[in-house]
Amino acid sequence: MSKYHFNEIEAKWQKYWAENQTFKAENNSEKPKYYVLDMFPYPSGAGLHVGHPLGYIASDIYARYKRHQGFNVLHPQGYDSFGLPAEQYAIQTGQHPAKTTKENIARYREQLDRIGFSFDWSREVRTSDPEYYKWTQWIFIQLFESWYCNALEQSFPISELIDIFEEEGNMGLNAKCGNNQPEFSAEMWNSFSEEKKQKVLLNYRLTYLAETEVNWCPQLGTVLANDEIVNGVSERGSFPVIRKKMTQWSMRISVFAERLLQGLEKLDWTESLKETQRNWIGKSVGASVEFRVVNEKEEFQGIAIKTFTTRPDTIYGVTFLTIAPENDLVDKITTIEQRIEVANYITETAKQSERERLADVKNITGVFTGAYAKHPLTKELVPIWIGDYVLAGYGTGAVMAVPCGDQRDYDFAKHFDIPIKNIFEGIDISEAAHSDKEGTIIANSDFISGYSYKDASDKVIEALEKNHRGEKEINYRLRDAVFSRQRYWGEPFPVYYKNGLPQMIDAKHLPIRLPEIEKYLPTETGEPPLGRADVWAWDTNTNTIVSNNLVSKSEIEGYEDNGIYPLELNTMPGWAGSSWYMFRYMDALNNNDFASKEAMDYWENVDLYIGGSEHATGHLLYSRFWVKFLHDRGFLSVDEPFKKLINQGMILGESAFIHRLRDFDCKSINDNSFLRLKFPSKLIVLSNSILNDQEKIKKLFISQVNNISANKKTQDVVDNINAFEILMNIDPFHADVSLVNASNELDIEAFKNWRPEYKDAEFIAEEDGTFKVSREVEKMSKSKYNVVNPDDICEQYGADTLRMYEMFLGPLEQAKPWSTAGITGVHSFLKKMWRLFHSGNEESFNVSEDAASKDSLKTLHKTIKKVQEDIENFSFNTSVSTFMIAVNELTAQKCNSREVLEPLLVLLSPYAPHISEELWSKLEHSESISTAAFPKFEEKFLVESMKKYPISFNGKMRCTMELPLDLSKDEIESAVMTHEKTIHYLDGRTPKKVIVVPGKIVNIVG
RNA sequence: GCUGAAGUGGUGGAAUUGGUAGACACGCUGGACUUAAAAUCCAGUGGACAGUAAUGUCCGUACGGGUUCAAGUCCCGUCUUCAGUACCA
Repeated sequence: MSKYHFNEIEAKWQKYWAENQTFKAENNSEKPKYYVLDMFPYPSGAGLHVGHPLGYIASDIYARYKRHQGFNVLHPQGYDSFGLPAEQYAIQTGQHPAKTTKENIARYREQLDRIGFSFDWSREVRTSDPEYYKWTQWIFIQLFESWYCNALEQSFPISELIDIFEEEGNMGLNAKCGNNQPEFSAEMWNSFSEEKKQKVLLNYRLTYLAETEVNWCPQLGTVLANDEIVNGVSERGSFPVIRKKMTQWSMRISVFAERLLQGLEKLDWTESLKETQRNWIGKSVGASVEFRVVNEKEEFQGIAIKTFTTRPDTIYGVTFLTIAPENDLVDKITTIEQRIEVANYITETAKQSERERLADVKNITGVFTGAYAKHPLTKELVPIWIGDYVLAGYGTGAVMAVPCGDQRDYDFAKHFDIPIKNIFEGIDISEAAHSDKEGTIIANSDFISGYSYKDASDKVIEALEKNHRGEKEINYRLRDAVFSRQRYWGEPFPVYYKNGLPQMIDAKHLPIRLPEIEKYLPTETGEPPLGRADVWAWDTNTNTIVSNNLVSKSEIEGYEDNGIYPLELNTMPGWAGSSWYMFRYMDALNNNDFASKEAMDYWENVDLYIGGSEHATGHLLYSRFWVKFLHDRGFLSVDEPFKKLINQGMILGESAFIHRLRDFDCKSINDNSFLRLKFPSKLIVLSNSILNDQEKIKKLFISQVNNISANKKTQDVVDNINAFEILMNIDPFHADVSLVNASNELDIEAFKNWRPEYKDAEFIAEEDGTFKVSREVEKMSKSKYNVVNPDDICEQYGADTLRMYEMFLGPLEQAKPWSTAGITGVHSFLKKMWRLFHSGNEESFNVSEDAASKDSLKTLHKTIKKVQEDIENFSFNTSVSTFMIAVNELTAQKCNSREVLEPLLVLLSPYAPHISEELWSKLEHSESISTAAFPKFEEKFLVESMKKYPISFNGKMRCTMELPLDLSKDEIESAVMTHEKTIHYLDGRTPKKVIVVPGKIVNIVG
C-alpha cells in the first residue's frame, strides 16, 4: 500500500486503538492529570450530522495534544439517554424506549467511531442504565436528607436540623437563616405528631414536595422548568404552556443563588456565558418597604403590604402602591364599594394566558381597591391599586409606585390620573419618567434632599430599619426548580407514600427500576404513565417492588396496614442524570459509590468542557448546584464542576429551495391599478434566476395566458405588457440538498422520485437548460432537508479530512454554515503530506536520514511554535493553515528528512490521527504515535540575521529593503535615506522626520 | 428596552502587544498533461485608473469624526446583523 488509501488506513488504526485500548486512562498515574469532557449527546433517532462532531473534534485535538505533553488524560464519552423524543416515539409505535434508545446508541457509536476519537470507552455512561440512575436516585435521597443554613451558607444533614428543633425550636433559625417559616419552640416541636414533624421538615429539605404554581404543557402532558420554555411556549414542539397549581417535587436551588453567582468569578468561562448565568440568577440589591393598610374597618388594621424596591432613594416620590391581581391581599383590603369592580378585573386578567399577558404590554389596565396605606416616612395616605404589570412571582408581588422615576409607574399614573410627584433636582418629568440614578440629586424629600442615589438610599434604609418599616434586602430572580415530570422515560423516584407523606427508600435497595407498562401515555384519570404499571408498590417488609393490588388501604378503607405502599408516579427531569455524570466517568464501574473518593480526589473536576451554548442556563446551572451540594455534604472535594468552558458555534445547513408559482400580480405602472391573475392549473416550479428577472417573468406570464383562454382583462395586460409590472406570488419549498450539486443545480428526475406529487409539474429552467435552486442558511435539521451526514464525508474523503475541515471552517466558537464545496482544499493538503514521505509517483516510502536543510528546520520550528500557540488558544482554524503552509514550503524545499518529517507528524497527529499513525509506523515505530512527546520548539532555528524592512512614506508602504538586523537606528536610517528608492520617492524633498523601529518598520514623514 | 458578540475581497476566513491589510483555502480565469473527462500540476486573482510592458497612481477593513510618524486594531458618536433576556419593581 503506497498511495494514500485513507479508507483502509482509517479502518486499520481505529481497530488498532480499540484492540490495544490506546486511550484508556488510568486512575493512578505519576503523570499530571487533565480532564477533557464533551457535553454528552442525547442519542436521537436521526443520528449525527456534521454539526454534532465539531466540539468533539476540538476536544479530541486538545486531549491528544495534552497526551503528547505528558498528561494522563481523561477523555470519556457517554449518552444522556433519558428523554422525551424516545418516549414520544414509543407512544406512536409502541416500541419500548429502552429498545429504540439502545438502537440509537449503537448507531451513534458507529458514527463516532468512524471519526477516530480518542475516547476512553471503558468509562461510558448512559443515564438510562439502572446501574447509573441508581446513583441519581441516591443523590436525590441525599438532597432530601439535607437542609441549607443561610447563615453558614452550607448544606447539612437534616438530622442536625432535628437536633436543633429538639433543643431550641426554629426561633433562632428563622432570624439567622431567613427560612421564613411559622415559629415554634423546642417544646412545641417535641409535642408535634410524627406527621406534623415531617410536614415541617419538608419546608427545609433541599428537595421537597409542595403545591406550587408550575408551567403545565397540556400537549406534552407534563410540567416544564423555566429554562424549558422559550417565548411562552415549550422548547420542544412549541406548545402553549399554562400556569397551574400542582403538587410537585422541587429543588431548593434558590438558596444557592449567591454562591452560584459568586462561584462564576473564579471560572474560566466566556464573559457572555457568565453574564447569561448572572441574568438568570438575577440578583437585585435594594430594600423591603412596608406600607400598613389603613381602612375604616377594625379587622384590616395591621395588614401590611411588603414591597421590594431597588430605589429606596425615591421613597418620597411614592404616590400609590400597585399589587398583582393574584396577590392574596387583594381580597383582604378591597373596600365594599370597590368589590364588584375588583372582582371583574381579576376575572378578566385570569382569563388571559401568560403569553397573551406578555404580548399585551401596551394596554394599561388596573383597578383601585378603595384602600389606602400609610407611607412609612411621611405618614401620608397613598391609594392601593391593582395592576397586571406587577408580577405575582417576583419579589413580593407588590410595588411602591414612583411615577417620576419608573416608566411603568409613570404610564399607570398618567392613565389613571394619579398624581405624580417630582423628587429630582432640575429634571423635567412632564414627558417621561427619569430612571437614571447616576448623577441625579434627590429633591423634595425631607432629610434626603440634596443627596445622591447611593447616600440617599443608605439613609432611607437606616430610617426604615429604625422604625421597623423595612430593611436592606436582596432579591433573586432564580426560582426553585420543579423536579417532577409526568413521563415514563426518566429516573423513577426512590419514594413511596405513607399516609400521603413521602418516604425515602433506603439507599441500599437502589436502583428502583422503571416498571414495565403497556402504553406510554398518561392514564385515563390523568395520572402520569407510571400510573399504568401493575407492579408498582413498595413492600416495606421485604423491601421489594410488589403488585399495586397489595397496597395498604388502612386509612381509606379500614384494612390493616400491611406495610405495602404506593410508589411515586412521577419521574425525574432530563437534567437529573446530566447534573453529575462528569464524576461518574472518573470511576464508572464502581458498585459501592457514585465514584470512589480516590478517583475523585485524583481527577478533581473537568479542566476543559466543550458544548453548545443552549445549556447556558439549564444544565450548567443545575450541575453547579448539585456539585456545590455534594461538596457541602463531603461527597466531593471540588465545588465547581467545570473549570474552563468553551461553547462551540453551531454548524448551519445551506437549505435548498425550489419556488412554486402560485399566481401573478399585475400592477399598472400608469394608474396603480392592480389585478391578480391565477393561471397555473398544474404545479409550476421556477429556476432561481427567473425570480427577479422582469423580462423572463413577462414571458412566462404571456406563455401562461396562451395556455388558457384569456378573458378581456388578462388580454388587456398582455396587449400592454410594458405598462405593467408583473410580480409572481411564489411559495418556497425545501428540496433535499443531496439532490443539488455544488453549482446549485437540481436533479429534477431525482427530485420527482423523492416527491411524487411533482411528477407532472412543469419545471421552468435557466436558458442553459439547468434548473437552479436558491440557497439559504438555516439550522441543520432533518425537517429542513439540509443535513449533511459525516459518514458520507468519511466515505468520500476520510475522517482525517473531515476533522481538519471542520476545524478549518472558522473559529470554534462562531456559528458558520457548512459547505462541502471547500473540503477538497483540506483533502489535497493530506495528499501532499502523504507525498512528502513518498517519492516516484507515491510508489515508495522515501524518508532520508540525512540532516535537514536550514530552511526546512526553520519551517518546522515556525510550525511547532504556531501550532502550539494555536492549540492553547483553541484557534484550530489557523493551525490548519499553518500545516498547509508548512507542507507547501517543505514540498518546495524537496525536504524528505526524518529530522523534520517525524516531529511534523507528531504535530499533525491530534488533527489527523489516522494518517499520522500510518506514516509513523512506516517510520518504523512500534508504538502508537499518541505516546510520542510533543516536539520542542527551538528559537535558534528562527534566528535571522537579515530583515526585510517595510519602508513607508507618510504611513503608506512603498517598498521593502533587506537590512541586517543588528544595525542601530542611525545605521538603518542612513541606509534607508541613501537608497535609490527613497530618493525616488522623496523626489528632492527633505523629510521632516524619520521613524525607525528596529526589527519592525521604517516610516519617512515628508 | 437591556446584556453580550460581531461587521474585512465573489465565499469561508487571517492579521495575538497599533507597524507590509486580505495569510490559508474555496471559487473563478488562463495554461500543461489527456482522444476526452476526472485527478494532478503551474500561473493569475481586492477595486478603479494610466501604460505595449515592467510598473506606477489613487481608493479600500459598516458609516462619521478624533488620537498617532503609523489605526482593521485605540477613543467618541451613528448604523446594521446575530445571540440571549425582559412588564424583574
